[in-house]
Amino acid sequence: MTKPAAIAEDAPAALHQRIRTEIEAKILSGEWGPGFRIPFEHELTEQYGCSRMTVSKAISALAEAGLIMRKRRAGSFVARPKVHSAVLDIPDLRSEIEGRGETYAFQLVACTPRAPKTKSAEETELARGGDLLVLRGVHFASGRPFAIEDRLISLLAAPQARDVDFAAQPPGAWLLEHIPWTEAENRISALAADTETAQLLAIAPGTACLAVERRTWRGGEGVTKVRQLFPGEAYDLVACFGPSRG
Amino acid sequence: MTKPAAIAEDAPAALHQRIRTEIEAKILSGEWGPGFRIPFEHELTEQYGCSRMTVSKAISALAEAGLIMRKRRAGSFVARPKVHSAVLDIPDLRSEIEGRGETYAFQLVACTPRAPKTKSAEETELARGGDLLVLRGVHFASGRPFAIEDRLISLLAAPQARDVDFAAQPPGAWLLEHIPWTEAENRISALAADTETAQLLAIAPGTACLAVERRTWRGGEGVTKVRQLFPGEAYDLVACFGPSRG
DNA sequence: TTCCGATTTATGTATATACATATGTCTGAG
DNA sequence: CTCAGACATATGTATATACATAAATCGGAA
Repeated sequence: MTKPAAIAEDAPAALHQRIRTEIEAKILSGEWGPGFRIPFEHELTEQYGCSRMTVSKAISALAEAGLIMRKRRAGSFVARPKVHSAVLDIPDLRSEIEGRGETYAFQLVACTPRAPKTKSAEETELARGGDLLVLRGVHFASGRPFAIEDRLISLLAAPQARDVDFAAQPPGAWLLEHIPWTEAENRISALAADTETAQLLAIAPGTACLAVERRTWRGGEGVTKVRQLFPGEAYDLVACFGPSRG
Repeated sequence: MTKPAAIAEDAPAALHQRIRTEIEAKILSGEWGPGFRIPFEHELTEQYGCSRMTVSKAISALAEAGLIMRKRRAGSFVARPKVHSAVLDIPDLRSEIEGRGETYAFQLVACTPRAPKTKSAEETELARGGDLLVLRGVHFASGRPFAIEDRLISLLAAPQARDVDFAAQPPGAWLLEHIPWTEAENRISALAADTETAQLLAIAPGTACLAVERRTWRGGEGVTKVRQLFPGEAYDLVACFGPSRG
């Protein structure tokens, strides 16, 4: 009873922070896609009834966070998601491999849409009532199998995926291009290759493999879940951390 | 010839950015250690001969980046390195394990100072003319071996380490407390356990293990290199990424 | 002594203002 | 038509100012 409760539910007290949050929400929800020119400072100034310094502070913060690109005279634009701004990216395997001077190839093993298995909480959560696209493929580096990829794509989040030829373009690259993620979780573990895996990767059964399981979201809604298996000695994941920005 | 060359070598044009950089340098070099109270805004205002808004902008940026904690009335302080602010941390294993409700123990296997092997470029680079402290230990969760740790510590970067009892306090935790890192590189791979490893971890030889190799620096100078081996199925590394801050 | 409240002080937010700078756009000369 | 240069405009930086807010500190009452 000391004070009236906050007017809005979760409104940050500071105006510049509220502005920042609202713009961020528009970007993360996809409403303002990559390349979209966000309103000019003077427009936001009018909209929020505040000074330019305040909206500038909000937008500048988003720019530092990498969500927005600012250009004098032109305006401020939603940034195209730069994969490399994310730490530990495994960008897509193509550029990874070609960066080493090897040739890259992807072979699609299976690709079928289906309903999520009701038993799998993970699948039903990802599908959110829609269907899933279930994929399996093998990545090759200079002709040698390099990784197995098993992937689920939410057709609710990415309906266009149904009509894409993933034999021509690996799903990871396509997704990055069309449904960039905003949140991701990587889970890394080691396990021994079973017979089927070993056969696809052309290694001995029981060989130690690195398993990378990654789930991504866009504005809180699940987009895809992928599990990549690398023959142990063939691959190192490297992640570097440093202060603020380079 | 259009204009006189920039006065300073790499001075950012903007004053607030120069201030930010200079403070950042003091922190990263260790000159201003964790907990140090940086000068008040009005002092910096005087020092740089600029307005409070300008120094405030610089300090606020560092605060957002997590390098600094600000407290009203008290001042601004160099933040204690929050392990969890770093992505993919493997914080220290103790808190990791105790967080799961298991009991933690560390057993020191070996701990000797010695000169770097001249053959190993990695060791000589880390030592930078000084000696290295070479450690091996095993981490236990609820009495079961959980990870092997092989570590090198630069005694030039951490001379106090020579006199620490690492049987009482695992080196990772001690280092975090006393010589926090500012840059880090993680290298993750999978490999099969050899006989010695298998024995220490109480697993079958050939079991798939997760190997995490991490090197850390403080203001560009090498501090430590550690390699941790986890029995494959027993451990998952998890890393989450999202926009700006949570 | 202990505890509560007033005071002091550093940061937090916001405004109005000014000028600098980069860059689209438009215009006119050739 | 092409290109150079003038112009308009959105962002970038910085100042001076004002008031809000949290918290350390000091002073006095119990």
